Amino acid sequence: MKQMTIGRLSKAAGVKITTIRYYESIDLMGEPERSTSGQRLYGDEAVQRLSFIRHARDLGFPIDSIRELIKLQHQPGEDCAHVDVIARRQLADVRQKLSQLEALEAELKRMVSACEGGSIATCKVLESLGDHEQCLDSHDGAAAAPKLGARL
Amino acid sequence: MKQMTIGRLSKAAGVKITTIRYYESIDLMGEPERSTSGQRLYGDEAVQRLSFIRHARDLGFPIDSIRELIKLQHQPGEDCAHVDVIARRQLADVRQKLSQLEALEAELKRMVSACEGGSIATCKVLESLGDHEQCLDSHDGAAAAPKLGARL
DNA sequence: CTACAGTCTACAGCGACTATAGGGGCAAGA
DNA sequence: TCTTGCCCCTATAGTCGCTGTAGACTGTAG
Repeated sequence: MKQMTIGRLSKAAGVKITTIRYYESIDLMGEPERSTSGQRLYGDEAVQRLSFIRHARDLGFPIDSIRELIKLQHQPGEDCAHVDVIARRQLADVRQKLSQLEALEAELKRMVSACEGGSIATCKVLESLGDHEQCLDSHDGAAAAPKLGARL
Repeated sequence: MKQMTIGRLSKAAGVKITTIRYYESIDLMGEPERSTSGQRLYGDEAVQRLSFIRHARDLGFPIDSIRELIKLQHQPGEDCAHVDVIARRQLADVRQKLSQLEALEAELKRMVSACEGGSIATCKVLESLGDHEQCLDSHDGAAAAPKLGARL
């Protein structure tokens, strides 16, 4: 089995070199072997693992979820219910963000289409932003929805 | 015109005290007057400004855009074309994120509904994640789409 | 007077990287 | 042999938009 350097792994898995090193630093990727001069050397299983991580990240799974998924992968006899929970949690998360973004899209569209190209003084966009009829979420309500804006 | 402390401003505008101080530190809010004991004292115009900022943030405008918008507000004679550009940019941004999230939603839904509750070894979810047919974005393409995940 | 709520500053932490600085290693061409 | 140029190394700081913490001080109600 021939080994590859970090650059080749990076190309093979589609993950930047710096990101691979970052994943190693947070123990998401294990420590690889090293050449005599200290360069990292990876085998093919590293490509698999990194591709898995990348795909999960592309889907918005947070690192901690990916960590859980990898741990579960190594227990093939177990029930996959836990995996399902993680995926459903992620789906729910995505759906919540979707609905928030849809509301944003609607308001922004409304704002932009109201603009008739006059001067700043009569600008409908600035007017809309200044109005504080809080149409999205009542910020002082208990258990407020998490502000769209963290990861993903 | 009576002044208010930071706590009252916070309630009036729906922005946390710490966030107000943060906005001051990044020069998004100007420095307020101070009482003899050093407490910040705000007038009503601070409520307006902060509400404007909050509304724009709720719509996902990055701080730098808000800074631009505020600067423009103070030039009422100017053409509002620049404002329109900023708003449209934000709308485009939101739409791009929407379409990415929709793709994610579809794939996650597919994954989750494929799960038949067997063991980890046959788990469809893990299988999907392991497959690296990169169905979303080709990571090595030039000028890749910004990874859904930064702000907003 | 005593609670207790509100305010102050300064700094560290979040997530998931990205960028920079400053150096070493290694093969091919002049 | 030397140089060019790319790859790799470590360590640290920066990104964005806040949030949390620590420790001290102030203002007010009972």
